[in-house]
Amino acid sequence: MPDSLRHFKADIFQALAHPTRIAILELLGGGELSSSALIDKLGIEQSNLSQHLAVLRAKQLVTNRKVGNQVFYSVRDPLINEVLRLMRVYFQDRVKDAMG
Amino acid sequence: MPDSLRHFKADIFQALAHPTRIAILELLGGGELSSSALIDKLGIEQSNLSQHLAVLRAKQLVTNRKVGNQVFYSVRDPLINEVLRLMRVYFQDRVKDAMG
DNA sequence: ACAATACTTTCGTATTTGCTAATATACGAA
DNA sequence: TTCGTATATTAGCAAATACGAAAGTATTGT
Repeated sequence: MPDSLRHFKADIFQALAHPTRIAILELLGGGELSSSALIDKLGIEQSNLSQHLAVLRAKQLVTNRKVGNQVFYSVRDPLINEVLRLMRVYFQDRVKDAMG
Repeated sequence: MPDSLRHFKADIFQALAHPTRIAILELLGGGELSSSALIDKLGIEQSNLSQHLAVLRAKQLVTNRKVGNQVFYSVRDPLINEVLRLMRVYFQDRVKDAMG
């Protein structure tokens, strides 16, 4: 396994390593949404959302499409949602373990 | 999806978000290894490895077992290796895309 | 042209992370 | 108990991240 690939993976995980960005990707899992729709659902500052979207864009996890003066975001590769789904299963495993 | 769950996921992703820690988990995917074996394979400073292992321990991604004065590490839940495998597929998808 | 709306980027700052070097702890051998 | 090996922790510092506030860029409506 080349180091460059590990760097690539680490960068993706880094992009996923924030509750707000996870929330964004999960919301987009249901279909594309505009920035303003995301703001409404997440209840965070607009510039904050925009910064998180910039991180996701930089790592190519989302694509965006401009319509009028709105920007619609969507998840680029559904595999990312699969990763999030696996993580949910992982969480359930942990909870079960913790309960004995 | 409660915010606490997203925090939990984000913490796990944060732990995965480093090339060295990914390398550790991949190596441990083949079975348990001692710290010194990991140092040999990774070629990094001892204290550096120990710090990365501390991160993985803190997030419960690995378990350790002491034998004499050596410590053997292993991956706690194989689901983590599944996540890494998915990420490899994701990488292949990206490469294909980039090549058109 | 001007104002309003929808975003994005930049700035200042506080917090977190990662590394090396140094120190500490645990264990086995002599 | 003293020595050497294996591992963990701490300290100090540079770099990265995250947030709100402020400034910037498009685009639509009047």
